[in-house]
Amino acid sequence: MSQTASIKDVATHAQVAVGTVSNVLNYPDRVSQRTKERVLKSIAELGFVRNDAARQLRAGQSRTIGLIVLDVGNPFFSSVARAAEDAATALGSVVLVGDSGQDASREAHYMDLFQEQRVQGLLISPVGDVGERIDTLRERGVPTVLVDELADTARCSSVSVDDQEGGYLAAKHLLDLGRRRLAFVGTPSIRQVASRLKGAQRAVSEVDGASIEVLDSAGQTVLAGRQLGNKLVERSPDDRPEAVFCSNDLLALGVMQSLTMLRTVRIPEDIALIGYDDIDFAISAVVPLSSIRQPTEALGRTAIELLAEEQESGGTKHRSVVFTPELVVRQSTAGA
Amino acid sequence: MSQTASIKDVATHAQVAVGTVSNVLNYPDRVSQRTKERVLKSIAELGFVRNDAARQLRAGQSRTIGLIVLDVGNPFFSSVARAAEDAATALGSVVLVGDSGQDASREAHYMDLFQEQRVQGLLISPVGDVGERIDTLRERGVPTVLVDELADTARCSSVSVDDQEGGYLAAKHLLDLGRRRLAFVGTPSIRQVASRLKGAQRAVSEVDGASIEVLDSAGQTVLAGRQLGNKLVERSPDDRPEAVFCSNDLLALGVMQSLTMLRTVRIPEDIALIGYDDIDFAISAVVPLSSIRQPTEALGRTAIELLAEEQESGGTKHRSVVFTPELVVRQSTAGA
DNA sequence: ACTCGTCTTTGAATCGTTTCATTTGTTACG
DNA sequence: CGTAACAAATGAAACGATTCAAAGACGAGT
Repeated sequence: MSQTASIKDVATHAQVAVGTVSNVLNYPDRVSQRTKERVLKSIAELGFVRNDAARQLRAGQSRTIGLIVLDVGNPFFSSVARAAEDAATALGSVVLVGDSGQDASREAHYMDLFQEQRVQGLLISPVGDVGERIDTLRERGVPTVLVDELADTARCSSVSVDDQEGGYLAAKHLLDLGRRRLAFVGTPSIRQVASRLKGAQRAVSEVDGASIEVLDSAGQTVLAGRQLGNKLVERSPDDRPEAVFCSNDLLALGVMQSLTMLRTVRIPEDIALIGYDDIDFAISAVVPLSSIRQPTEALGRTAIELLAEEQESGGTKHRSVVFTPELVVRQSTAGA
Repeated sequence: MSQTASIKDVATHAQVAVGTVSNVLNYPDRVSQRTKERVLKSIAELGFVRNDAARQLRAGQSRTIGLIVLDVGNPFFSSVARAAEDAATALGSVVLVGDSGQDASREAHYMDLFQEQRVQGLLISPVGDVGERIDTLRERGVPTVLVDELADTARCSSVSVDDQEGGYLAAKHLLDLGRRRLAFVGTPSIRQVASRLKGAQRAVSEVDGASIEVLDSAGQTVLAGRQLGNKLVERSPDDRPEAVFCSNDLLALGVMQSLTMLRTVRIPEDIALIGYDDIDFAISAVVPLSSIRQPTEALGRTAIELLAEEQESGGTKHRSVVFTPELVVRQSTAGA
C-alpha cells in the first residue's frame, strides 16, 4: 500500500458500494451504524485520505479563499492575513496567501493561479488598476473583496481604512506640537500613500505658516527609510524639517536609524517623527515611535464577512466598510 | 458566458477535438500553427481558464508545496517562507503556508489538509513529534523536509541551523565581556530553545565562577518578553543578572522595553542583552540589539532543493544540511 | 399474504482534464 | 502510381470523488 487508497478501494475492502463510502464521509446519518463502522475501519486500515482535487472537480468549487497582499513581510499585512485566516477557518475554508510584492505582473500571476484553482473568492490589496479583472471574475462567479482600498460599490465590496483621515491625524498632531516645517516620506505613487499625504496637506493648509515637503522614498521598507534619513542628516540643520511623517512604520524606523546613528539629530527635540500602521515593533524602537494605528484584525475579519455576503447574494450586492484610524502618541513626538 | 468555459466548449468553438486543445495548452509543438491560432483565439473569446482540480486529478499530483511554520508573524519564519516561495516559483511550483501557532492540533490539521490536496511535498517546522506521521507520508509518496529541526537521515531530509552553537556563541560573547551572572530567557520546552540553552550552559561551564539562570517565558513574543522584563526590574539590583540571553529577538525586544522603560536599568552597562534571529528590527531597537543571525534565505532555498532531491530519488535518499549561525554585535552588548 | 412506507444501499453518470493508441492527411521517393 | 515516413488531429478511457434515481430490505398494518 505504497500509494494512496481511493474511495473505490475502501468500498471493495469494506464490501459496500462507493456511494456508501461517500455517504459515510459526507452524510453519516444516512448510513446504518453497522456499515458505518465497517467502512470507517476500512478507511483506517487502508489509510484512505480524500482526494481534494476530485472532490472539487465534482463540486465545481474549492473551499479555498485567495488573498493577495502587497508584502507579507510587512507586519500590517501579516496581521490582516492572520485575522482573515482565523475567520475563514471558522467557516471551514482555507486562505491561500499570495505576495504581489507591489508588482502588477506578480499580482496578475496570482490572480490567474487562483482562478485556475477555482477559489471561492478573492481578497486583494491591489497594485494596479484591477477594476476590469474584477468585473471578469465576478462574471465567472468569483466574488472579490478589495482590502485596504475603497471600491466602487457598483463593482465589488471593500474594506479599508480612511487613509486621508489618518494622514490628517498625523500631520495635525505634529502641527499641534508647534512644528511648522513638515516633511512627508513615502511613495505617493501608491494610492494609500497618496491619500495619507493628501490628508496631511489638508491639515497643513489649516495652519498659517505651515508647510510640508514631500520626499519620495524608493519603496516602503526599513532600508528605504534609512537611505532617506541619511539625506536628511546631510542637510544643514536649518534646512531640515522640524517634523517628519512617514507613510509607514518601516520607513519611519529606517529614518530613525539614520537620524539617531550619528547623534547629531535628536528625536523628538530636533525632529519629531511619526509613522503609520503601529506595528508591534514601533513601541520598541530606539525612541518609541508615534504612529497611526489601523484595525488590522477587523480588516481581515470583515473582509471574510463581506466575501461571505457576496457569495450569498450571488455577487450582486456590494458593501464598503471604512474603518477610522487612531493616533498613538509615543516618545518620538512627545513633550517636545 | 456567466459560467466558466471548459476545454470541451473551446474544442467545439474552434472546431477541433478536445485532445487538440489540451495539446495546444501543454505541447504546443505538436500542433500546427494554423490550428493553434484558431484554438488560442477561441480560448480568448470564451475566456477559458484551466480547471486545476481536473488537471490535478488526472495528473495525480499538484504543483503545490505545503509549508507549515510555527508562526508566520515571526520575521524569522516569514523570511524563510519568502525564500522558499521564490525558490519554488523558479521550479514552477507554489507554496502554501500554514501557521501551526505552535499548536500540535493545528499542525495536524494542516498536515491533513495538505495530504488531501496531494501536495508535491511538505516542508515543516514541527511542533510535536511528527516522526510517525512523516513515515506515513513518505509511504504515500509525499516527501517531507524538516525545517529548522535536525532530522534522522534514515527518515527524511532536513535543513537546520546549529542551535547549540548559536547558544554557545551568544553566551561566550557575554562571558567575554566579563559578565558572570547570566540569565537565559525563553521556553525550553521548544526543542530549538532547549538547544540554545544547552549551548549557553556549555559556554558557562567553561568559565570559572560563571552561572546561568533559566527564566521560562510564556511564549516567544514581544509581550512575553515585556512581562519577564518587568520581573527583572522588580528585583533588587544585586539580584539581577549581569547579562541576559533571550531565545529570540522578539523576547529580547520585549525585555528591552521593560528595562529601559523605567530607566533604572541601563543597557548594556547594567545588563547586557542579546537576542536570537537578527530580525530586521533588531538594529532599530531602543538600544540596537546584538543577536545571533540565522541564514533564513539559505534555509528556505535549501529546503526546496532538498525537497526536489527527495522527489527525484523517490523518497529514498535523505540529506541533512546544517547551517552555522553568526554572532552580530551591536550596542546592547558593546563596550561594556 | 399483501401493500405501503421508511430506511439503506446501490451503481451509473458526471465533473474537466490529460493521455495515448489510432486514424487521417501530407510529402517524398522509388 | 504506390507506399513508406512522418506530422497532425482524433476521441475514448482514465483520474477519484459526489450525486441521485432506483432497487432492496424490513416491519407494520390490514
